[in-house]
Amino acid sequence: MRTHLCGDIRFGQIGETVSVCGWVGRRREHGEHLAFVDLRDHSGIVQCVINDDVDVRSEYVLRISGVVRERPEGTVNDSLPTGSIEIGDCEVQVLRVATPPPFPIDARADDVDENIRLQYRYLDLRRERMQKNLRTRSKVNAAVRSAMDEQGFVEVETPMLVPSTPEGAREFLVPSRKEPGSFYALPQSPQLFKQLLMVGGVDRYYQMARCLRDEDLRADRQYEFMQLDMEMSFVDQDDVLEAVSASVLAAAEAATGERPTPIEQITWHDAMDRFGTDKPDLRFGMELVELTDVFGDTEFKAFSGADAIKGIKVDGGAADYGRNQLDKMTDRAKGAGAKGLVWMKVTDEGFDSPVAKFLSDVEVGALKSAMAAETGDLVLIVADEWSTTCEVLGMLRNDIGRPPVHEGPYRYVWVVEFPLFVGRDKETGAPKSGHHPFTMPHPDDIDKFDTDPMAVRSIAYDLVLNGWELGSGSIRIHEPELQRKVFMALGISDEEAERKFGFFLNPFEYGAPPHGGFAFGLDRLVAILAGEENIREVIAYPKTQSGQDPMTNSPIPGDPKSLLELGLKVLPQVD
RNA sequence: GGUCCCGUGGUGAAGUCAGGAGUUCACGCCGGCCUGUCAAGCCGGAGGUCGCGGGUUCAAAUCCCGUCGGGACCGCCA
Repeated sequence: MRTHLCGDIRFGQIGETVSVCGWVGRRREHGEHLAFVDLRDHSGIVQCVINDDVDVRSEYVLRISGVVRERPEGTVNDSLPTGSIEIGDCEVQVLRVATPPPFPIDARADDVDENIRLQYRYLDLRRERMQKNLRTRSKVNAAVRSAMDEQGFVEVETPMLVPSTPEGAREFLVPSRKEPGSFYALPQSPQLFKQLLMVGGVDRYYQMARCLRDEDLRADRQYEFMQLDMEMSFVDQDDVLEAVSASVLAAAEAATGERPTPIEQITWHDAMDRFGTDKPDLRFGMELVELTDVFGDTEFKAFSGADAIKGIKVDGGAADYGRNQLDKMTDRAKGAGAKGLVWMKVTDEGFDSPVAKFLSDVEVGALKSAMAAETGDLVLIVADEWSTTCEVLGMLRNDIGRPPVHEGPYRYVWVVEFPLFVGRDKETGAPKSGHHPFTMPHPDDIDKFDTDPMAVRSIAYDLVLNGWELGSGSIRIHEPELQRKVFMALGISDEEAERKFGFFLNPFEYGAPPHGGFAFGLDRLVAILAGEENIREVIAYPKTQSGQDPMTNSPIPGDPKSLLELGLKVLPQVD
């Protein structure tokens, strides 16, 4: 039907008779005998000069045959790749007339209500931005597959209908018709299947796995999302990081055309200490400064006796933040668990701050020098438990300094040595797993299990890109003794372990190799590489924050006949 | 479950704080003119349940209450 794509025609085709197909973008009519039509396909647009009187309107689908020619002097359009040529002597074939679209099929639709864009997603997808995003995603997928294949990984598909598991994210349930009252779950990840593949001798597994979690949606979260899921046998942490790095960097290069720098590493403790988060955005500084010693003997009640005192400095921020904003910042700090937030504006004399009068001259001097603060800077200080101090300042650091997603370099970082346990169960008081209960404890910390369980590190690691958590993984426990020890610390009895995880752990008895793995979110990676703040922009048919699809109107009420067949009865809504 | 922002012809916005006739701007759409435009230009026209419901008022897009929808965030996401 066509000989060329619209956006591909260049000077080299001058004189050739070509046929192109696409949609009518903008048209400029000058009466019956001259009209310019921008014909658009996924590759771009090309100007067609039409001298006949044909009725051609927005988004009509056309096949145009004509001769490529140089544009007359003075009519070249430098803003188009095809701007120095045009197609003349056009024969126009209308393949399909079209109703005017509800919004312009160009960059102006970026401002259109997202609900409308999703309702007419097929029109939204015609736009250059969405075409680019879909193609970036495709390239990333292809690069990841190829990188995994080159490293000897075997792509294995795991089931979508799986048993419900007690731990982790809320699952989507699928009723069984053959066994009314019984349900499958949709997988929140292929975790157990991939570990059993290791028992099965696959050695190196990967999958572009669709994962489903029935948790509330966010800019970086959808009910269904894609992970590069992988698992390796007979490896240590470095082997896994190397394999994942190769894949991620290949994907990044495929998407951006630039080879990223090698991925750096930071321990979880350092990440918290310096950036106040386990997913630090390394594109900007504003690191947390240790101030505990500065106020070691302070008379100021809010500081004295605090477990950890830290501060961040906003260069030249004194003038940018008024009382109102500082109050809001304080509220946010309190909302995040801090007892309060101390702000200090640096002046020539000292500090302008509600608490300045409580500080001695020595403290003021030491603070200034520790923060390297200069006149006009804003200093924010939190004094609290170490983790609260770090987390609150980390949040403020992001609020204040974090650049938009499309800005700055790509800063990949491995966060390693995550704690094995995070927080405690509200009811039982037992520690909770940071990653999952099958994560290998750090060998140097085994002796702390009884004395200081919360200090036990694990062989678990996250991959972070510009402040987004791309994914996480761990070396798994493959020995029963160690697994029992971890279950004990988690307050899980042998009976409970057998009941909850027996189907998963019993196969290990037949010879589980040492193994470990990783999974990273492809949607997030693609979004960042495409410069999008929101993963919905890199998903062809995403759902809204309330889990609806405005195009198909799903979810829809169950058909009574189907419900009957499945043995289901819908109860009235209870408030 | 919670906090905040948004909802006005097909699209985007202004009007809302401080109530006074569905008012305005841009794009799009329809018709006319136009042989070198490129967000073409000029002339004319059509198009609205101001998300929905209730309340206050002589009078509500505007104030109040509720509700629905969208978005950002917190909780949640082993």
